[in-house]
Amino acid sequence: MPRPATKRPGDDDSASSSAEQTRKALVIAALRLFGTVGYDGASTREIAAAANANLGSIAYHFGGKEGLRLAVADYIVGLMQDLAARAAAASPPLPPATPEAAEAQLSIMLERMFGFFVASPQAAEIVPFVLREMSAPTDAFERIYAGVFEPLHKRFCGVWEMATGEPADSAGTKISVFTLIGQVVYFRLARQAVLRRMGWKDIGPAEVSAIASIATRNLRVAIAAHRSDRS
Amino acid sequence: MPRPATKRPGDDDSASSSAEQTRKALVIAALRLFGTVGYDGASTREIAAAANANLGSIAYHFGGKEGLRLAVADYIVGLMQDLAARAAAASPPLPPATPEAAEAQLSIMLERMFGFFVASPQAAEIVPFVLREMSAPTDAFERIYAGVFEPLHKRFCGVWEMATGEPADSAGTKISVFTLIGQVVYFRLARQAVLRRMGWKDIGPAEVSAIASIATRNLRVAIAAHRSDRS
DNA sequence: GTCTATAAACAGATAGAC
DNA sequence: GTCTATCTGTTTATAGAC
Repeated sequence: MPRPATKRPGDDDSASSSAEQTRKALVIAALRLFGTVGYDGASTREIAAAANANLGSIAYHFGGKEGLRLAVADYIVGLMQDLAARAAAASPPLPPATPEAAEAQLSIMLERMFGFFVASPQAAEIVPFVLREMSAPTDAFERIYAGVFEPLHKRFCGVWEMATGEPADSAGTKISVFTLIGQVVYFRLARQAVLRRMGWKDIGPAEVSAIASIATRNLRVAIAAHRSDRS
Repeated sequence: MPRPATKRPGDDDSASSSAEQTRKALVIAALRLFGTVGYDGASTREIAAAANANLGSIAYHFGGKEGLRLAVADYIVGLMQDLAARAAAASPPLPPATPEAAEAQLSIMLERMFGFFVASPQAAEIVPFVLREMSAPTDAFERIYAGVFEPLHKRFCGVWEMATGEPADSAGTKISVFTLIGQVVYFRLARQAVLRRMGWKDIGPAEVSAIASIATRNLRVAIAAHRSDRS
């Protein structure tokens, strides 16, 4: 009997059954291939081979290729939520009290986003997958939007309000946060163009740092401008 | 005998031969389908049907599906160059003399980019196509990079230098321009998420105007910050 | 649960009539 | 140049042995 539906990613690394290992390997291999060559570009045979699993196991565990897509979406949601929880544990969990503290926290959040979305190899698979799902909204997109996108955006908006005084649910705040996130994601998506134009061989820590310092500077002056508008 | 390779888009609308019409219809249909469902997701049969053409005509005119991909890339390059030429004809062709004029021109360029990339239906096909080509650099990407991406980016960098005094070929300038372009492109790519989060039904002129006003304001303060750094 | 074999549909490319 | 028919390989899904 095929398994229900949802499964958290990093729960049982050691004591997992062989079936769970197979299942997880398939999801990870699928994410990698979906991210690089796209859903249609990846065949179930390639995925099974990359996961060192059998072709039939996809049908068994996920019902078919479409079920695998949903499992990948759930995997991404779990992954990002783990990441968010770890980030929350590292920095002050409660909303910062002063605008200055909020501004500093926004900078940190922005830098972390660059670190993950641009530098992390995982993001090279996740970001293209998510954005492809977005262009033709499927059930997979619904889950990612509700599980990752909206919470992240809302969190940014909340800190933005603390920093600028602009209400978190105002159109202006939401748009400002979109421009913030858009910058970051773009450096992942247009990576090839960036590399060539910058004359870089790779976007490593040094390059990310150069990018992030400019972005955080822009963020700082943008906050100042928004803040002065309301004083 | 199959045709050479390159063909400009809007050259001969009236006096074009039937063959040219077929060829153009195929390219346009292919762009639409490649943009929406991806290269692998679009079958040659679908493309031919959408173009009201025959399946065999793809092989005849382009040698195969891969040739059609290149033709689409060339079509995009021609389209964007036409657009750039028209924009250049409308505004002062020569570099602006004062920093203030340069700043104003940057704002106009940014607004035009929002108008095209976010509001234009054509961009809904072009942007996803280009970004997909970018993730696995093919010959199609080479042509688009050289024909569209680099010229556009260089032009922005040149005006940026006029506005801020920061050298056009400096890393900082290039990165700043990337953040500028990235914002714009993101609103196209993440359109579904933006719509839902904003509670919008569509991103029309009013919404684009709201977005652009925030982006240009951010641009203005960013320029001011860069400029003061150098004084 | 895992694996193999196979079915049924579909892909892109091609040959040849018109 | 256009169009039809067909070839060849590949796709996903499935049935059934182990």
